[in-house]
Amino acid sequence: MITSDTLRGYNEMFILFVLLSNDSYGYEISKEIERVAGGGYTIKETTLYSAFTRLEANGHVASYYGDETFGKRRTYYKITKEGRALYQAKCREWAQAKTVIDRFVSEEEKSNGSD
Amino acid sequence: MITSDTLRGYNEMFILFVLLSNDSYGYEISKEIERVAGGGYTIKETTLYSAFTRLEANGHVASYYGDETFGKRRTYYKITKEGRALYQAKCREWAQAKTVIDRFVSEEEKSNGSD
DNA sequence: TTTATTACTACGTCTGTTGTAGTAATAACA
DNA sequence: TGTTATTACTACAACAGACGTAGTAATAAA
Repeated sequence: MITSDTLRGYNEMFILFVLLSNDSYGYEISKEIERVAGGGYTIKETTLYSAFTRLEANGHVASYYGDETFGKRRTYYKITKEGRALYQAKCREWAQAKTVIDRFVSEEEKSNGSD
Repeated sequence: MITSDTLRGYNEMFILFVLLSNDSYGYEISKEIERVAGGGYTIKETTLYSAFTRLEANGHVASYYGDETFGKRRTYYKITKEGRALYQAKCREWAQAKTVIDRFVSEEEKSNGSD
């Protein structure tokens, strides 16, 4: 299982990716991230909510209340135009990072194909 | 240019990769990282030295003094057996992380091929 | 003895992640 | 009416790797 530190900075991209399809809330987003990751990664609750706070403070997502009738009301998040731009920027940064890091994988490790 | 935060945790892998070929010291290692990265990344001096401290404390590298005759003596680093194991582990973790993160790149972004 | 050069070293700050714990709102139950 | 269960957050402090600013150590040349 991959640690979050490996993926530091990518949790925001994960959340934004989920919100590209439709508005969603905490629990649902975390389950969707788990599904998309293929079970290879689970975002921690606190990591998730602190990311929401940050994303909203920076205008990358907007929130509104749902009208649930059981338990506390859910906070739904919607991706903004700025959020879409951030997502795209993160994707491009990722493509570059991948290229760079790949250069530091030795030929021997490449042939041991752990992919 | 990629930021270090994107690559957080991978500086150690970069250093270990350089040391796989031969023992080396601060300045030389940083230049080699820059070369391997294809100019796409430069490790900061403080990041480099704090990584050395950590790697040595954890037994992943061993150090010895060079016998320079100009300026302060260089500290050379040599990768240990444990360091090689860490390098391999990092490479495998990387392969997994790559797979996971790639799943969060939308089809649209993939076709905009920024690779 | 001063200056230049190389090679570190100290120290404090920042940011995303995370553990532990607690709160808010509603429903079901006794 | 009071307690418990459930869902959904929220507060707060700690950690670790990165990194900026500045300073020190050792040597040679002027």
